[in-house]
Amino acid sequence: MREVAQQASVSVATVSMVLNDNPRISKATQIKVRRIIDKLGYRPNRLAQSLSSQYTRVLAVLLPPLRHAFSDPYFGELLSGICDRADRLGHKVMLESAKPDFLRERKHMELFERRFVDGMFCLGVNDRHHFVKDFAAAGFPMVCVNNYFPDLKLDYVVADYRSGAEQVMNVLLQLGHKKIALINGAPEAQTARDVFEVFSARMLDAGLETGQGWTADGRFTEEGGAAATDEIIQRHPDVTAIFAGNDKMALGAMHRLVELGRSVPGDVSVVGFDDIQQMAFVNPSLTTVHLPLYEVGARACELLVQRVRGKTEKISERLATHLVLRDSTSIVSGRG
Amino acid sequence: MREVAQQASVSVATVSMVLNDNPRISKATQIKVRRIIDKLGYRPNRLAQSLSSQYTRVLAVLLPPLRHAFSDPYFGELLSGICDRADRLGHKVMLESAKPDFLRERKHMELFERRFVDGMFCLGVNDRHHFVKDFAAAGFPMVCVNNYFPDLKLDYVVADYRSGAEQVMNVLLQLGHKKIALINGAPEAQTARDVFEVFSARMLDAGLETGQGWTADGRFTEEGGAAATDEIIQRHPDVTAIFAGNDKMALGAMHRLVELGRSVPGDVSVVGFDDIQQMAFVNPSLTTVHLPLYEVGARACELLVQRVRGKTEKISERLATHLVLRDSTSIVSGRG
DNA sequence: CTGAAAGCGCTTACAG
DNA sequence: CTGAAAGCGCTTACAG
Repeated sequence: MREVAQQASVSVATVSMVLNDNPRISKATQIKVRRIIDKLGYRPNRLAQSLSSQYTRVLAVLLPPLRHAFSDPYFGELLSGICDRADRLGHKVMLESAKPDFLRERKHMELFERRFVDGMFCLGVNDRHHFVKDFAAAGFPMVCVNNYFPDLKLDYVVADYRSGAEQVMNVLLQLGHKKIALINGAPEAQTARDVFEVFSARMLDAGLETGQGWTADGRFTEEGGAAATDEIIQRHPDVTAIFAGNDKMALGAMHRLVELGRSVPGDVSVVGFDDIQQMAFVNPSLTTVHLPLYEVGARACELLVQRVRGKTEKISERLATHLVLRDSTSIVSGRG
Repeated sequence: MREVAQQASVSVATVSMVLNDNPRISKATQIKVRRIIDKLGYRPNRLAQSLSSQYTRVLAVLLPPLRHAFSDPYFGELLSGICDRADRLGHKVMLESAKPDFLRERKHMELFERRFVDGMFCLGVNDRHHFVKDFAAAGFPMVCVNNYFPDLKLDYVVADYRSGAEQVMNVLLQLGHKKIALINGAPEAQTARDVFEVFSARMLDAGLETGQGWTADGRFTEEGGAAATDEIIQRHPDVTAIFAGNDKMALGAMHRLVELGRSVPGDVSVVGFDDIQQMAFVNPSLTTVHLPLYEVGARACELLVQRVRGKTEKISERLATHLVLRDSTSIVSGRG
């Protein structure tokens, strides 16, 4: 920078202002200085910039410490939306995993205190993650991505799970199903509770049997979905439809059903939730609820950047979902 | 830091040395200063640290600009290994996408020049990505993850594709298959060429028909795998086994085969490559080659950190692979 | 419209 | 074993 200033016969302050498009600089010196910058191939040191300006222009993404979190298309789509938008807004994205040690050592706070980042996204958090309150308390910008806490004043962007669940129930009931089971994800997630509530309300409305044995926890994994299917089939061998809280559990359910000699959708219809890309290519292709995960991530990024820039009102948004009808659902079979 | 120094009645230089475990500091002052640090909850500003020390302790991961790169389990596993190891080695990980604009504006170089990062991982690069040479030329630490360039002096860590392909050919030939087709990924990737070469050599050895029509490019995607399957079936309706260069193409192939009324593995056996987690849960579960992607990522991270710390020899490693036999392969059927 | 100077919060020779 | 001082490379009031 000193060299640029020297060659352009201006001060370093002027070079800095040119770099930051400060309107106080005249057109002429703008051009003169820029020419020297290009000639010398000068690149401002962003450590020095951040140290002076108090902005790092870096955002952290906190992922849950699951074995396959990084290779989970669900998180991947959210991440993809976040990264694309961050790039467009001139921000970098840093990855963090919320391991027990990480939280115990308060590293999520250190990220701010030590000036690694300006803001943070929390993915896959739920009621058990008490650390989310720390951000609000310390006043650090944070937005929850695709989950929310009705009782806390936190920024969030979510897909509309309730409406998605309504659509699933609509189609299953229209297809004539009366023996419907729910494989739900972790009940500590508000969105999972939303799905459960809609399911229960609609079953009650329709005068159908529900309660014990008609719901099983699938822990959001393929293995969990398979195990939950075992439970359900044991309690209710006459089940004709299974509604899974995410696509991975739906995949596990379909796999187990076939192993148990039941055809999908011939004997049992299966519906998922998320619409991760591969589900169009499994056999049979999966009927599911499309969540605009990429958009949720992108929107969350916009809100976080606003927060970082000083916006103070609480921000929250709920994005629309829609059903994708494929081959894993059909009209209820004769024996159903 | 000044306040810590004041309260501990030492200089800021001493506080700095305590923080960096400088052996020149006596045990007594170590303890005294640490106590004050804890008491005040002091956290060093890492921007200032990096500005002075010339180390950012940040590594960048460059992903290919594919629509679903972030939600692709293949990249996810690599990323997972990288992040876990980076964390253990005290480094942060930053995400970048190699979009055309990104490269045109030489942002991959800017990341170093502007001191965003100390080193970089390149994932999903191939012969068409001429930018990889820039790192070597500029002397910036970079390691290629799970691909390599025999003609360039670049650091890399890869899975052993040749050995994996050998194992696939062994099992298919042992099962009696004689009409075997290959759906290969992009031929601009050296690893894809490795697979192709092993396939061709083994077919030749076995005196089996190969060449035109027995190989199709599946572009590493589900859609590509489905399209390649169409081509193959059209040219060779009597095919009894399809070897796909990755699991996504294998999934696309299985899906299309079923649509075409062929049973897997009854009529056609299918083998994948990668062993991404979901493939154990599709119907039928997929026989595939397990690549130690997590370990490849982790190892690449270790090598990159060594490079950053000044190691100068060229570093490269090849990690073992093994076949995972599941339900998508069987002994050749009567008509085969 | 531009410059000189202080400051951001550290680390690192150099003295002692 | 410890301190005073220079330096890392920027930005930002403050003068003019």
